[in-house]
Amino acid sequence: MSSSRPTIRDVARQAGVSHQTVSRVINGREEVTPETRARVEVTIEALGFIPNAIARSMAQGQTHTLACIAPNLTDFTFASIIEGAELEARANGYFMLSSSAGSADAFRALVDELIGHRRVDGLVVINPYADERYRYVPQNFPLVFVGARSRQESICSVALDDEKAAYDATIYLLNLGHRCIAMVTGPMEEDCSNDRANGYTRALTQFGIEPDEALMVEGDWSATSGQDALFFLKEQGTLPTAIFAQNDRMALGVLRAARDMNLRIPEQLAVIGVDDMPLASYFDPPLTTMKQDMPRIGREAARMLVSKICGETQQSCQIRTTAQLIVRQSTQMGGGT
Amino acid sequence: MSSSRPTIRDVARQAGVSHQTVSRVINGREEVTPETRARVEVTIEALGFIPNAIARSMAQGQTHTLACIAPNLTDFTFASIIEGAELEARANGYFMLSSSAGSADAFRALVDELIGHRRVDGLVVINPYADERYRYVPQNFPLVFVGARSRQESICSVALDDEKAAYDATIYLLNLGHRCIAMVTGPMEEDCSNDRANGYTRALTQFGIEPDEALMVEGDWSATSGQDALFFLKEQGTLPTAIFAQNDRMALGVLRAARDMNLRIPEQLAVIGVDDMPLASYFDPPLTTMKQDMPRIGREAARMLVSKICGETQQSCQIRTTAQLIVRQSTQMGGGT
DNA sequence: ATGAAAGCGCTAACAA
DNA sequence: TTGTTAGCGCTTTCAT
Repeated sequence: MSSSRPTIRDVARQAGVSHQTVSRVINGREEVTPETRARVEVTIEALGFIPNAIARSMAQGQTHTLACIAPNLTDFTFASIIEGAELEARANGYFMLSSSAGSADAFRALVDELIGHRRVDGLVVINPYADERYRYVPQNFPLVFVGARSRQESICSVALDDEKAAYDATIYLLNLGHRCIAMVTGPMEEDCSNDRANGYTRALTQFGIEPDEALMVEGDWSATSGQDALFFLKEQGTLPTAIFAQNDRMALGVLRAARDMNLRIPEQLAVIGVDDMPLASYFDPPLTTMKQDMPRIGREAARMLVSKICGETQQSCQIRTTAQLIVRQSTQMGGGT
Repeated sequence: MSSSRPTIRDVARQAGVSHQTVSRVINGREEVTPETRARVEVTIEALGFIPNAIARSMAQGQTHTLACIAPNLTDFTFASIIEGAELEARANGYFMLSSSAGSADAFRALVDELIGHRRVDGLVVINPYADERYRYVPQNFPLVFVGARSRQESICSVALDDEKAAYDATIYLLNLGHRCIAMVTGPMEEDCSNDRANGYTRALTQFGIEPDEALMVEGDWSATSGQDALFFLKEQGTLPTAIFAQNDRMALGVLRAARDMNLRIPEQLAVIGVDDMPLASYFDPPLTTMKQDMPRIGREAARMLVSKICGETQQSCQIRTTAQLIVRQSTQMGGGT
């Protein structure tokens, strides 16, 4: 059939060698005479032969594909991690299937499909503790958690050092002279929120300040919840001089609420967030924040996963990245833009 | 080998039928006796058999996988489209490989890899005219362009009706009483920017206003370029009473510049954007915009691609979606939030 | 309705 | 170094 694409055997016939030799050539094996190799390569070129990845997967029992599952694909933190992971995967010869699973059930169905049918060699799970999804994680399968430190020793993970990021943010506010610092947290069932709360508390304590429950308000990561938090503090009569919001979106909500109550920022209220989301420098005023390196987290995760698949990696390892303070005008008049 | 996973033959042996019958059962063929089917199903359940997708792909010559390539995965417009496409693909029995290609060269390499090695059955290209990448698109292969109408009749596409969105935005400003309306465009080498410029011009003309070159400033979609545009208009001495920014990021830059020059919005300057990006309602003031339904665009693209693969679709079709006006306070004092 | 035989395109294991 | 023989796990074709 000259109509369909040439196979390894077509090349072999044309080059006057066995198909196995062709296989050796396309796999870059050393045990092929330079002359033979050259002849085969010329034929490959002439016929326009390109190996079929599926057939290769079939024979090797490896798909050279990874999957990355996140609660959604649009949140920029997830998207940045995915982009980093995808590039790293590709650099290592793997493709990446990125899927969103909005619920634990969707997650479970997806994992069953992916792993059960052997479509992928490894799995990256972003925000495994977003809900009960971590319970449905495959056993004895190459796996890496991202965005939350793993609660199980045996599962690899890559995540921000939340405690330290919060500690650094709070110390920064303390050094600025603030002594009444409130915090807007994420949902307290997430470890991440707790870790950040702990960092905040540790910093205060270190400065001899008793952490005050009245200054800690639970949010849900949304801008609206940040807005609500500041109104709540005001009504409660505990307006602080500074606020540590556990993410930038909530910090943005705080900025909005402050505007609504005519509080001048940073003079009357200093605000710091976490993430350094896109356009944070375009908020009014530009937002001081603890920047996370999401693409790097994604890259580390992909690299770790690949090395697990190749059997190079030890049982387990937990990577923690550090956030970097970006000073802008929401905390200091002369701050950067 | 009882250690590895059961195959179709293991099930066949156990159920006392041929492996072909098992194949028929798992493919839901009708030509199997209810009793036989039941027996096979019980065995499948008992053995925990799950068909291997790779082997199936191998035999059928179909991967049941699509690819989606965008300039990056983090821009929320791309991410939203991808999310929509991915969900729709999955609902149709396909998985989706999402990849970023930052340049035309990277794009070409990626396409060669994906199509050459037969890893996917179809391709979605987001923003094909971002650079020269559209030149490297595969021929005779299921393909859909997204985010820009196709310049070639033969290639399917799904995109916003840019001309109409811009027309509607401008008419809205005109109806508000504005007569001096500036526009910040995207890069003029993109069709999308041109289409939007045409819509703007058509609206003005309809109101008997001569479009003025001095009121049209070319940007690059970034907030910074929007900021620069307003400063440019001011220096040029052509400050308008309203601005139509071709996307929300540039509109945000305009808001920032207006703040810097102490222009009150919307009283002294009304601003409208396109997209309705996340948190647009949290800008200062909340941004009026022409909302695009990205997830829907993604879904339509995936659906179209699947039907092309299945051979159900005619030669070519171009879908155009419409934007929806979202009124907020950047154009009207009493506007929504 | 069911089964037997023959691949899909490649790699792995062994032989020469 | 090269070739031969078997699969990988499934579908397809053709008998029965």
